[in-house]
Amino acid sequence: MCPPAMTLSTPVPLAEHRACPVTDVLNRVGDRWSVVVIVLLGGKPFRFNELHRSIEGISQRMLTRTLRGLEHEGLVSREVFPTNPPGVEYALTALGESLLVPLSALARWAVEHHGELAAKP
Amino acid sequence: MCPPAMTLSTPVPLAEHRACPVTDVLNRVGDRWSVVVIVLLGGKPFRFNELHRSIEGISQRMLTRTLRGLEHEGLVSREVFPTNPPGVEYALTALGESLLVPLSALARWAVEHHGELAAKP
DNA sequence: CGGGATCCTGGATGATACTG
DNA sequence: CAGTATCATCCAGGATCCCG
Repeated sequence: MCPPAMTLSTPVPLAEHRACPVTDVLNRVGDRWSVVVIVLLGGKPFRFNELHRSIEGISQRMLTRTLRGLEHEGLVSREVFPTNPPGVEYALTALGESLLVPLSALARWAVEHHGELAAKP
Repeated sequence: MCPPAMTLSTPVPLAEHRACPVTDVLNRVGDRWSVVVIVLLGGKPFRFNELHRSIEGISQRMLTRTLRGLEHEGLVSREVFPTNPPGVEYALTALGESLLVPLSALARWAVEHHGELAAKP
């Protein structure tokens, strides 16, 4: 691989696999929570605690860190409303929305072939 | 989410996000080496050390573990040739090949939008 | 050649408590 | 409400040595 066609038949030097866009994207989004957050925000904007309640098992800390990461990468936007009490709304950026597409392809595969993967103990 | 359409607008109960196929697939393949191995094997079958040489930075241990994992999940096949010295050939299964497709979609996104992501220090 | 076994470390994550 | 700070934990992953 990698660019432009990781599809097949490329002998692959791989001198710097870390520089590979695919690996790069996976390193950013392949963590435990990012995809879940992106998918949720794909539906509608969320407030912080609203997200916190929607994602079972995530800690406040990790939600913060995940959002900060996605925000820093330009996938998620953060808007503060100086109301009382203050509210913060998170949403996908255009870039984030575009990522939703290939993610959906993967999701489709996951749903379709889920049963074919060996069961996990 | 998750099934069948994680695309958008789903309120998402998420009671068991671990059980979500998408999260599940990501947990299996979202590690540091699996995708690289899958993509390489997508081109042609590989011998162990051939893979080891092709993937810069991977340790023998992790290559072994990654292959074992993928094999156990049914994505990769392992065939031993009782030659001298013995040879072992790894290849994608049909399931593995099918995963290559959505992976390519993600790859395409990665290549296209790679520059738009905030640079990493 | 193709691994297995062991030891060890850093980074990712969780739990808990506190705050503007 | 939306975080920050701190401490504790866990495990992926690397290094190394050994073996059939």
